[in-house]
Amino acid sequence: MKDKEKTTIYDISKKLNVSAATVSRALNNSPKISSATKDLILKTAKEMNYKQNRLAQALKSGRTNNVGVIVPYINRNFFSSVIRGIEEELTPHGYHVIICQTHENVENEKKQINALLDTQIDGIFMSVSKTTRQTDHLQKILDNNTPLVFFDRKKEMTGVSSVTLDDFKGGYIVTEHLIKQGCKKIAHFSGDLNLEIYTNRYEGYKAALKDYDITFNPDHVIQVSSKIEAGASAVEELWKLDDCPDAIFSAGDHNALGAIQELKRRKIRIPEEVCVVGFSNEPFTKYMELPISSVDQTPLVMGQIAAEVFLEQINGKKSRTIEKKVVLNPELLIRNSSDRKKQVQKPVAEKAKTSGV
Amino acid sequence: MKDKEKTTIYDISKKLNVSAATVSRALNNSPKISSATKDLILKTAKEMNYKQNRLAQALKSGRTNNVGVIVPYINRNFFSSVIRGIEEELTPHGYHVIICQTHENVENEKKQINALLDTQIDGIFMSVSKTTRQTDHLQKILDNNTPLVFFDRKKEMTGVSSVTLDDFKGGYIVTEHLIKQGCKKIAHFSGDLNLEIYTNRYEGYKAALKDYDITFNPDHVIQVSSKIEAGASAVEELWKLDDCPDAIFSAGDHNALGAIQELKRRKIRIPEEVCVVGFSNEPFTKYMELPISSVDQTPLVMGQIAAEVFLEQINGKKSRTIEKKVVLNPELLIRNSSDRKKQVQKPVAEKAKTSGV
DNA sequence: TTGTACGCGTTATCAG
DNA sequence: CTGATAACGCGTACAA
Repeated sequence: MKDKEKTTIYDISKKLNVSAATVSRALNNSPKISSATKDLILKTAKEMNYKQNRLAQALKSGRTNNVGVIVPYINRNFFSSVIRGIEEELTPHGYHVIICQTHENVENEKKQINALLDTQIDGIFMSVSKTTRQTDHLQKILDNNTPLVFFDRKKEMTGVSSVTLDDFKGGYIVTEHLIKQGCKKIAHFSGDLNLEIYTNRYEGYKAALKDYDITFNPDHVIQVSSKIEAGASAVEELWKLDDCPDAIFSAGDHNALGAIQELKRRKIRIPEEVCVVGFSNEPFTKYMELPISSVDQTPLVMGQIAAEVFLEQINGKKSRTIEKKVVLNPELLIRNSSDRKKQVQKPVAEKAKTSGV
Repeated sequence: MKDKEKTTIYDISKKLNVSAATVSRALNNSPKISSATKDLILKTAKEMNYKQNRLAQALKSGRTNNVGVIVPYINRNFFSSVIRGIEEELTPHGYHVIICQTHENVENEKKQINALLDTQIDGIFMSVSKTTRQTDHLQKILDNNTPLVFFDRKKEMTGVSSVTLDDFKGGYIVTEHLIKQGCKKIAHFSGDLNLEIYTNRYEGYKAALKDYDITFNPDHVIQVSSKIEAGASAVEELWKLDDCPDAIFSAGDHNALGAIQELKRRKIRIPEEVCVVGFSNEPFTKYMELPISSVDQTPLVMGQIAAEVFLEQINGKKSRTIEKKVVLNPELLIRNSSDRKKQVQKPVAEKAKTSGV
């Protein structure tokens, strides 16, 4: 049982008095081999419990069948779900997924990229960290001729495909929904504006206000970190103002939760006096006693599509510089925290649209 | 910039008129080389932008510096946190983490193991799936001379190390806590009893009852799936009984949540009439309006320690059959759902203890 | 201290 | 259809 010594194609070739090349051909389904010897070889290979040495193969072919995924943190529902999607899509194709975390630190990002390139992965999926501004280290990936696919958090780079959410639309539909609930003074909790996702949500918010002739009030926009406490403090700030908001659109669920906690403490009724909507559809939002409206980012689908884009890029005989931008549609899940009309909960969604370039 | 052709030690050797062996020695810090040539080689290596080919290296050494992690699902807070712990501990040592999911299906588990062994990983970390009963496929890992470390969900196998929670104690301290709240009819929602973790929690529960002279009532034990609805239905069942429970100890947080929802629907006051405690300390438990008491499993620490155990095993020159069992202590976090005395929230915890064998 | 030569396991090229 | 041989890039015993 314990065959410490692995059997190689040479072992098989010796036993059968054929050359190693013939064995290799049999194993690789080469057309230039008689089916008789082929069957024989395959049979004895199985008998001898032969396993291909993927390392030798990789050394020869230059392909490892490993891909890397770089995310800020793996134990966040959104990211782990995207990774799950990638894994499920790629495993059937023989790929393995190597994961790396950056802790939102661009220095770690550089290290992880170098480490991945060192180990010869066949591609990299990534969501950039908050502190990433320059793209030189990302360019290294391309210079190395390694396919790169951004998901969710991307940087503008020519020749790089990406799968993202239509965050502008996300911000727009949330704001529109709040307006239709009768809200006229809608505050916005924004995330780190270095990230496109947050500027886009912000822009969507402003666009909706404009479309519905509501004057934009800069005092009602606060940039917060993604902590619960940050949401609570933001409410404290806002309620010092002369005219308090009648709605809050937070770019993150944790802030929304913090805001709700603080509003409750102040005996402000939700959604009657103030409506609240978050973003990300974190699992907890629907478990709350007062379920929180939120925007679902379909992370599983995002991962699957990112994987598909990668596969297309790998298999395409065409130029490597093909660039595909897939934009997924956000789904607004209306729950009690913003539902003044007690509608039946239903997603405001559309099908995903893709736009090749 | 785009050097599609990677530079090898031969390129360096040619340029410097030395042998490739000398270059190799310089790069590997061999003692049998003059510091003059060594410095020269290192310098030009950097100039020529030389990168080691890890594949060739791996082929030669038989070590890939990749490890595999097999879990039921990656996008569950507990598992993704363990993986995060492993990743953070192993990255500084040059290892990469490859992740695989089984979807709680033993057939997938077999496939993933085979795939990992194929790619020559240096070790496997795993939490077995619910449907895993036989251990033949796990034995294959050992026969292949690959280190295996179980975490959380293990199987009894000689020669395999594991890092687990003291689930018996977890069950015990929860039950004891409920008794001290004045509860006398404590129900238990158990998980799949094929898994040790759930039988141990169950045993701990029974032991505490016994120690405090409370008669065990089998009608108060229900085996449920880990869904919210399952917790609600279990309450329905229990409240059909003549004597309803005055406490619920659920082996999972989602069931506990479902139970609470159903109890509220029935206008039963928590914790005054019924105390509820869950298990796992899922993030949502502390966000609820009525925060749910739960047992923390310190997943990050679990991952870190699993990684340490692996490193010890790899580096130990001693027998490979060393077997180390690390048992972590559970932390009961008392929150409002079971706190009749309004104590200040504090963990009932002790330091981790380890027991080598 | 340095160079030579070989092996890790596979695949691809070129003859036969 | 099959066999011999080189090559992928590196490390290392052995010889010099």
